Amino acid sequence: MEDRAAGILVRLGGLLSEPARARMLLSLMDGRQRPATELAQLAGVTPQTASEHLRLLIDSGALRVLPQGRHRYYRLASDEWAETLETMAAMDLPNLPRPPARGEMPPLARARLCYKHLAGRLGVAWAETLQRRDWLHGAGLHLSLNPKGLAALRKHALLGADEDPRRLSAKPCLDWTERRHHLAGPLANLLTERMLDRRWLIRSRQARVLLPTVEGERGLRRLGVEL
Amino acid sequence: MEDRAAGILVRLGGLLSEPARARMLLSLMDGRQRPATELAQLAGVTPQTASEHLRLLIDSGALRVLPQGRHRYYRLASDEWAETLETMAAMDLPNLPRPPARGEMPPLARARLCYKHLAGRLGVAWAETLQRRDWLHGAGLHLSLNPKGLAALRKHALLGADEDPRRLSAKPCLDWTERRHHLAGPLANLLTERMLDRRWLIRSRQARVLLPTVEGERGLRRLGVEL
DNA sequence: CGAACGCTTCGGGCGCGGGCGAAGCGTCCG
DNA sequence: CGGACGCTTCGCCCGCGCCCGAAGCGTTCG
Repeated sequence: MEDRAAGILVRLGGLLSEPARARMLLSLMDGRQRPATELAQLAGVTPQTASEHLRLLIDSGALRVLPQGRHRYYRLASDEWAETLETMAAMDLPNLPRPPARGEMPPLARARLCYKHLAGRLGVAWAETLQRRDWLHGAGLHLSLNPKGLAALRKHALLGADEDPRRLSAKPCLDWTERRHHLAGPLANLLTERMLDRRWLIRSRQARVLLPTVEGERGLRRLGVEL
Repeated sequence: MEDRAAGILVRLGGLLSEPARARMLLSLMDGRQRPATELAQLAGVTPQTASEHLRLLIDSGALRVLPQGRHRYYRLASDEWAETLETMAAMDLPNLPRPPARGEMPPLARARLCYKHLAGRLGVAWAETLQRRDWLHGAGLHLSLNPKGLAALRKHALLGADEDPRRLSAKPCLDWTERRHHLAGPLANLLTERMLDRRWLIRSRQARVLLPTVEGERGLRRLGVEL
């Protein structure tokens, strides 16, 4: 039983202990899919080497692959992987390059995608707004939208009138840069998708990074999100 | 910025990718402290080798050491490490020895310590009871006891009249065996300590494992915990 | 005070795993 | 149909890190 736990830690650790693999996984944390060559370049290794790493990641269940013509597109396998990676990255180990990088906050820390949901300072602020305004049901672990929250989000057109996301669950996910929780799970994914659809947020060219539009800032402020 | 994240993943992964180190860390997940030789034997390596591993774990901030006479006692450095390890162990990787071990549930999965708080099936049931009976304040991420919960736990003598644990925070921690959340944080630590003090639970000889006493089962049932 | 003990440091052996060049395989395009 | 392209497989090299024997250091105890 504990042997099983040790086995998991060893295998999971082995995957991440290689810089090339860690970089590949992180670059896929925006939920996008990328061809093998791009991942190779991004990881700083030749395509042959990358191919080996990718095979290992597939075998371990971390990635899924979608062959399409002469390309093979790789993506993260699940929300679960994204959340575990975020949680691990939130550890603060001694003797690392720079603690928080004082001064101007890098875009990645402002707002980003954690797989399919919102993270970074904005993600944390968003989660705390939902909580503060008492729009969530279920103290603690299995969260969902209560009627009050449902009405509020519909009013601001983040949700359609026909859907009932009280059924969609959310759960806490430790934010890597803020070291506080934001929201993950189907509900968080849906709301993030809506914000992108409505162009409250747009994807930066830089992987994972999200940029709020003027309209988005206005909308979020109206919902009570403080930036 | 993302380099920093990659660095954390690589170093953290490197620590855990070695079976001896993973076993040492897991054996310390009960919050106890153990001398180097015991950890060596437990990890299946000689004392020299263990010493090297322990130095690395100290340097990485995972362990703290307490020299005492000719012994050096090692223990986990923080709650944060325990929670991250539990979260990682909750990943289900393909091709592992046995998925859940069907049939009789091993004691470790029934009730155990996750560092200083209650985990396992009982830990999850306990967390869900507090939630279901609406004894927690703060939907979601930063939890604490509300007046109702405070009164209930005082009535059952899990809390003294003089202390006000509304100030103590709790947060969700992913349970390795149940793959659902139990409660971590100062509040959870305090309540777990009380249960041990009052001999609702006793420590098994086996590391981490907790056993409910007859009195404990009665008390928990009175509080609404379903087993 | 000397021997046993607990633990660490040093030195050297060795295997595993990451690295790339070369080659192989399927796909797309002129 | 042939060549360019995207990717993987094969073969080999090489270095990092795990391992233990031997030795060193501080503590405890008779």
